[in-house]
Amino acid sequence: MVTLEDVAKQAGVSLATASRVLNGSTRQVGAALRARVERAADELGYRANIAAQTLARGASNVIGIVVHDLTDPYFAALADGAMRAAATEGLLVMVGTTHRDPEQEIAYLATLHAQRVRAVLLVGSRVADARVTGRLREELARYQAGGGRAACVGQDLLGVDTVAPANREGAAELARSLAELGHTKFAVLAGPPHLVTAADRCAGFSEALDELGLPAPQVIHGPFDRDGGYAAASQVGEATCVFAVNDVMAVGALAAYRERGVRVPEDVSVAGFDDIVTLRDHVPALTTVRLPLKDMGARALELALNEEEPVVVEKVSGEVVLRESVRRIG
Amino acid sequence: MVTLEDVAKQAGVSLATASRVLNGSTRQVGAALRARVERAADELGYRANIAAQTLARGASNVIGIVVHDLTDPYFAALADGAMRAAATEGLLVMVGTTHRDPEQEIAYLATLHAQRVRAVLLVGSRVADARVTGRLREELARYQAGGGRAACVGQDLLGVDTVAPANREGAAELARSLAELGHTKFAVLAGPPHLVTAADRCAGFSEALDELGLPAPQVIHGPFDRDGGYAAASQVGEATCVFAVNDVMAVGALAAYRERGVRVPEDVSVAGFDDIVTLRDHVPALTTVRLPLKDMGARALELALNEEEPVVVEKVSGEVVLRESVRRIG
DNA sequence: GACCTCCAGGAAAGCGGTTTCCAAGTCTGC
DNA sequence: GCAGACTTGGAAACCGCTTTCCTGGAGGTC
Repeated sequence: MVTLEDVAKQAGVSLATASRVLNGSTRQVGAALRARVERAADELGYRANIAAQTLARGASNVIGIVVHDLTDPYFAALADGAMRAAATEGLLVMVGTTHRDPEQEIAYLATLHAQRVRAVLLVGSRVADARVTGRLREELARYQAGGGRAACVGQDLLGVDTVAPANREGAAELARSLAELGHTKFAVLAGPPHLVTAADRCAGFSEALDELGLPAPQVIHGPFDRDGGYAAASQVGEATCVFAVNDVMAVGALAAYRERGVRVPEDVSVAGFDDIVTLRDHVPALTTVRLPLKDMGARALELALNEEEPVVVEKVSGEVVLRESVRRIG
Repeated sequence: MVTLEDVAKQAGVSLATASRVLNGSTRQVGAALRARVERAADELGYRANIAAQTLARGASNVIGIVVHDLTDPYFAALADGAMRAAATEGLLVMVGTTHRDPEQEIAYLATLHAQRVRAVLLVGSRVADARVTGRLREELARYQAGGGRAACVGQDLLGVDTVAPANREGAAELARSLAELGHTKFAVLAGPPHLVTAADRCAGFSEALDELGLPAPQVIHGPFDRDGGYAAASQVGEATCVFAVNDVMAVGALAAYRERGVRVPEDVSVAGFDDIVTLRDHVPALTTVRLPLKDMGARALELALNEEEPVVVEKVSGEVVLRESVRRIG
């Protein structure tokens, strides 16, 4: 590979001058030499070795993002938001997927630390398992001790800057909206019991119902994905309205109903959470709680990069969007 | 940050020994020293500086993937496949998105080159603009000249190992299947005329119709995304069957029809291409040509990493999947 | 017991840049 | 015309790690 030394030699200047011309510096370089260096670099097809730059400068221009699954539009939207923000800052992005394995998350964080990335974004819901979370926190602490910056999208479990969707509040608001349409018998496709995001949404929904004096919903646990929603739907009893704790599960539930000839919303109303863009054209259109996912990703990056001392936890509230998958009854 | 020297000092050994213990080497280190080093590293929370390792070793364990848009499930699936494959090889992944700007693609490739990534995957359709493609090829050549490996998913435009979906053949097969159902009047929502993937699919479809002695389809150009399909649908004339050159466009077309009260498939049949997983629950279920996207991503990585001399172009054939969005007529 | 081979450990030379510190001009103002 | 203030260019130290080469001691052989 072509090195800076090759360029300097060809241009007949010192290493220092070549570096100053090509890789940005506060120092000025005379027009003549500057031109010579630039021409040499171009002729040779020189590309600075970023590993060397990172080493010499002691700072990298890479940030890391860790998500569970890129093919899940929820994470894709969040990652995209963060990546756009990174691009405007001239930062490169390293993406890791954990496929929901907490060990993978820790391993990836360690690797990003080793890469000396400028900042790390931990995206997605975490399980409330103190052992695993503890190890993650530990790894995070090491990283931060070395000057690394970190932020998190999800719950405030890690003691770092966090962009947290208002899951309880959003679910509660949704519950009130649905109750207003006359529903009284609810079921919640609640996802895994130990997943904080899922649990919060379920709790917020139930609490709101309770406050309204309505009976507690039937709570059905299961996986947090499309197939989880599909499977859980078949266990629903008497409910007239089903709340799936995310949109992807809701779509699974809708598929299950369709197969069984249950009409939505005539026979049962269905609502989700997140407002995934890719699902906007779903039939019937899904009632849901809209989260500004891209903004959240971008905001998380901003928080991570910012030098502020106190840890910031930013609540992002969702907006209930009523669409045809629910109907007024009674 | 903790450096290897800190560890060596604390363990009372030389730098060389510490390196051999912690970062893998062919050389043996005595059990006593080994233990001392490991303990020191652990106590200090040492993480090797990968930038330094990359520099010293002259080889990085990072690969780069360049896609157009992560929130497009097509690219997400491809990227996911490649990332899984990378993970099994112990490689880290750097993802860049171009948002369909060819300049961005070139810029990103340059950056990945500068990072000395082991391999680069260029994913997604390219425009057949000789000027832009030329500059991309040039950049690619520089990268390869320095020992970089590259592969491409899409068309064989760049002179590197390529995993190419059989767009013409798949579209032709789809055309024959649809003709068999009795359709004779077709329209193609053809996407941008200069986008090779779109053009190939459109051409394959048209040619097959021609071979069957059927009239040429109405060809409507527009953007390659959901809104492009939505807009193009309203320009369709007499056709009984509409082929959108990708699934996302097809979904846009379905939305347009739904809004206008046109029933699918009763009034018009609609087909897409790709078989996007997220869209499998769409109503009506979309007839399409299935592409094994994840496998293609993984395979591309494999090709990129392999040392084989001759450039490999691997055709991946799609499979027509008939679903309810088309119906038999006549 | 002398000689040779092996092997663990360390010193030091890179890897490809950045940046500090000097030296030598080049401009000012008088 | 000259002291002093800026500029510009280069030499060399340094970033953190790998790896080659060297040294001294252990183990084996005749």
